[in-house]
Amino acid sequence: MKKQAPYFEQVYEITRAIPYGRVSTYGAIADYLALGSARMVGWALRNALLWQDDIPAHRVVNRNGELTGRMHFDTPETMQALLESEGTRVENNQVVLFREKFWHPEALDHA
DNA sequence: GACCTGACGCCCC
DNA sequence: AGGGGCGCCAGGT
Repeated sequence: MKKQAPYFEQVYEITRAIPYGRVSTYGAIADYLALGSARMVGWALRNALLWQDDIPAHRVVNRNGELTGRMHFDTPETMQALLESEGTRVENNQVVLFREKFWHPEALDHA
């Protein structure tokens, strides 16, 4: 098992903090870290799937609430299945009531 | 140390 | 509504 790059670990930490039943976005995470870019968050999460199994990577979607990363799971339906198993409904490849489910990492500062 | 690659986001037709 | 261009920037070669 290879040692993870520091940047990846920071992304993992934020992702683990996403509450059950909520979702966040690539942009929000990149924003909060003030490091890297939205694009790199996705890259890091792909790594997370390969190396870690304790990261709720399915809770990260793009800014429209779309499951753009679903093809990186075991099967293209896995991401949606995981979300629905925790009460997050998905229709037409998009999180239903995305705006209400959205969680921004800055909530960590408040807490 | 240059070059390539990305689970994005934004702007422009 | 849909498609293309480009900035983004850490890590792996």
